[in-house]
Formats: sequence, structure tokens, C-alpha cells
Amino acid sequence: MTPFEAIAEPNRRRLLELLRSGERAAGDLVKATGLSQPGASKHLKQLREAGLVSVRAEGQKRLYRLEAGELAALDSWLEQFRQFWADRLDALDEHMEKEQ
Amino acid sequence: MTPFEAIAEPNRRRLLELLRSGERAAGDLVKATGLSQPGASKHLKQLREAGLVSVRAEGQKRLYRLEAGELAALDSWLEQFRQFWADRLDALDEHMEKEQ
DNA sequence: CAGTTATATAACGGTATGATTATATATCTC
DNA sequence: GAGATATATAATCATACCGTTATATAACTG
Repeated sequence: MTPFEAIAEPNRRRLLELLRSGERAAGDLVKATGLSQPGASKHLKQLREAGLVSVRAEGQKRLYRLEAGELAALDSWLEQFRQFWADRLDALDEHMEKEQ
Repeated sequence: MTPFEAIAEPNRRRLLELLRSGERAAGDLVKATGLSQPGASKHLKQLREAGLVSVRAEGQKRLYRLEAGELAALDSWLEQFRQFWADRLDALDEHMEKEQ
């Protein structure tokens, strides 16, 4: 699964957001998201396959954490459009001001 | 279709990239991508539904263009992770330097 | 208006996706 | 070692998605 496909799913985006504050156990993420245990486990697997998160075992728990690399890759794809929308939104601002 | 789902598909990303340089006719995009005519048409429809592009008719042609708003929205979702990965990648750099 | 060009839509098939239920695996505790 | 806890995997089902072929719609051209 590509990072693009991984973030297409709302629950997976939510998982990533939850991991922003640091490592969390799978069961913790189950509770926080309201997903079923197998559901969360599968989504986490896909995030892992996309390189967006990593896991380490601690006792019987699995601790997930965000991985910066692929997130940055997503950002760098968007980069090529950044100048474009900055220009467009600036133009819109100017237009609004003229209207007033 | 959400913008997240829209950019999950490689051909749609390619369409967006092609539109970066300005308005282009649907038929032009068909040639540039190598997609079938109906295939391109459907992908363009989904990009439209995601708010990532808009169309206007000119004669028998349909001219597609990028729309800045939803692209910026994607970016703003990523924004919340930017500090995170900047920190992480900086840490990695430092680590590499120590290794040497 | 007949034919051609440009594009969209419909219909269909194969495959992937996400949710759910049941089961397996591994670790901890007594 | 027998439960109990934490997590992953398998099996199943319904639905969504993408590509393809065929057809419809609309605008130009002679």
C-alpha cells in the first residue's frame, strides 16, 4: 500500500493523528478510535506497509509510532503545487479587497 | 469523493501534475496520460467531485484546470505533522554526523 | 442536415477494500 | 501449566473501484 492510499481512509488518518503525540499501544488506539480490535490491527498493518508507522513489542503490547520519512514524501509531492495555490489564493485575496 | 481518495490513484495524481502548467482540454489529457478516453473522463469527474479541478466548455472542448482550495486543504492536514517530521529528520541528521 | 470530432455516461467484469466474527499466537500472572 | 490479556490472522460478505467496450450527447464542418 502506498502512503497515498494509506491516508485515503479516514480511520487511518485518525490513527496517524493519534500517534502524533508519541508512541501508543495498539489496544490504546482501539479504544481511542472506537474501531474493532481486528479492524484497528488491519489498518495499523496497512500503515506499517506504507511506511507511515513502525512497531516495537513491549511485553505483550505492541507500541506504534509515527515514521517521518513517508510523511515527508507525501509532503514533497504536494510541494510541486504549493507555488500554484499560493499564487491563486493571493489573487483571490486581492480580488476580495477590490470588491470591497 | 474526498481529496484524499482522489489523490490515492496514480493516474489522477498524474492528471493533477499535468494541469499544473495551466488549463488543458480533456482530449489533450487523454493523449498525455495514455488513459482511454472514458477512463480519463471518469477520473476527471472524480477530481471534479473532490473539488481539485474545475471545467469550462469552449466549443466542443472541455478545459480542465487545477483548483487551489482543496489542494491547500490537503496540505493543511499534513501541516500538523510537519513539526514532527522536521524534528525527527533533524535528529536523524545529527545521528548520521555523530556516526562519522 | 449528414458526418465528424470531443466528451460523457452506461453496462459489465474482475479485483480490492473495509467491516465483522471466529480463531490463532504470544505474553503475563497466579 | 491454566487462565487471562493483548494482538494478529483467517474467513466471509457486501460494496466500491478501475478498466474496457459500447453508446449517448453535443458542437463543429461541409
